[in-house]
Amino acid sequence: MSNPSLQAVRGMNDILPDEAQLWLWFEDTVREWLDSYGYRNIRMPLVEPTALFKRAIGEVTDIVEKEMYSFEDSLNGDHLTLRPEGTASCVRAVLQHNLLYNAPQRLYYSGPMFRHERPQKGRYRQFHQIGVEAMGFASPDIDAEQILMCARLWRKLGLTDVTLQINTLGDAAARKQHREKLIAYFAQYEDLLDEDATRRLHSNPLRILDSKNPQMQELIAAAPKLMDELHEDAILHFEAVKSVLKQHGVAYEINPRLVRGLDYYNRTVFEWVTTSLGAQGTICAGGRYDGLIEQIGGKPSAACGFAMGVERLLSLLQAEPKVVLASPLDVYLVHQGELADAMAGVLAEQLRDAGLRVVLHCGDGGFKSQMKKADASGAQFAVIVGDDEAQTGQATLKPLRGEGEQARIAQIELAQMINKQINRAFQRG
RNA sequence: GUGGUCGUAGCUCAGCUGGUAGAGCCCUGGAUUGUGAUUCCAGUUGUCGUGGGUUCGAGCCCCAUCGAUCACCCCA
Repeated sequence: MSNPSLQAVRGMNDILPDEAQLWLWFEDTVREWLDSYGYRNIRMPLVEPTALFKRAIGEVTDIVEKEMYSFEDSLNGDHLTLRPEGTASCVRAVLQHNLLYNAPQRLYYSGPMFRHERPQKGRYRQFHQIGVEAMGFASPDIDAEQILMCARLWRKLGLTDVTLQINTLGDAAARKQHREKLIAYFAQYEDLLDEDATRRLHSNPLRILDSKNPQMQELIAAAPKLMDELHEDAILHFEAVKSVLKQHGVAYEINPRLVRGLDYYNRTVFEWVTTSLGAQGTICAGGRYDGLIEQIGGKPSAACGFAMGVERLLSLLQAEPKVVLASPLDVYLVHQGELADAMAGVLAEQLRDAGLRVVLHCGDGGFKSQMKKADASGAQFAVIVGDDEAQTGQATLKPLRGEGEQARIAQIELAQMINKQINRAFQRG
């Protein structure tokens, strides 16, 4: 590090070309998958009014209380925040432009999110999510569709160590009632609570149920159950989601303690979890947020969505060496000699006109070192133009992968010949 | 935000109870001055994360700081 003071901000990473190749492949795969379900792309700004997140995510959540990159615009005093998640922005955009005026919307977005957390594997201050939102849909078929489409993506990506957990949070009224009962219950046994539980009692009592402290288990087991507060229609909704999952053979585990850390969720919540990423095992999570649209100022409208953590998914992918990325290059053009040098640039353009991906050797270097670079480039072929070829309008075509001899070919036939051989290699698989 | 471990060449790492640094890979050149991936030969590469302190002397010990990593917390 030549200048240690000019480093990337902590928790914000450079994605270098070798890794970016995997990102591109992943993004292509995801786009195809979203297309196949009719979800359409939407792009929102990275910066939003701070009030948006306070209202959507909840004032007393960890995200809003201590993880947001918030600042005052020094030019006009606006209170702004780098988005910590995408749903709030997406809802804001949909309302601002009246997209729900006469049709529900299936939308997706992707990009960086920002949370000021202590970085560790699978948790960064700038991280990337792919968010999928269905707005204006009230019935349980859309919840099920979103879970099913996740399952398809995992198959497409070749991921195996991923399991589904689901739960229902009921409606806002039921949640509120449950929360109050929970606080009353735990408050009754205040002297039995450990430090964590005491701290959470009024801030996030649901989280007490997650405690791993063995001494708390008895108390937790007897705590009021959310299920007892649920209205019949919420139960039916959940049953409907489960029955579609069964119909499609998607295995799930009901986790009554599955609680999303954002206030806007209600009814169905789900989480896809892996055991191979240590503590950051959640690679995808979401659920229904029927109240949010109204809360942000729209007409009441039901919705359901989820988000995937791109970094987490990619580190899962890297753990399984199944992904073989195609060579990004067809031709490395080697040339030497005054006439050949002048000719090579023209030839490279001709090859590109024919749809080939070509790197023209630039700078010095003998044939030997140019050939080394050709090999290292990953190109399928080296095209060599020296004085001999230049004088006869020819070029030498040399396959760099697999079998095949080099041959001299007229330059005008070169592109066609290469395309033919690439197609043949492709057909062989 | 709390705690544990760790920072040595571009990468992966070695470096003994303190005596001013090494290997492999990579890269460059050569082994018939027009041919890569194998082999052989030669060569380059470092403010030992940063800043202080202890010492005759610090990569090694102490403090601080930055960063990485693991866990807690939280979450994608």
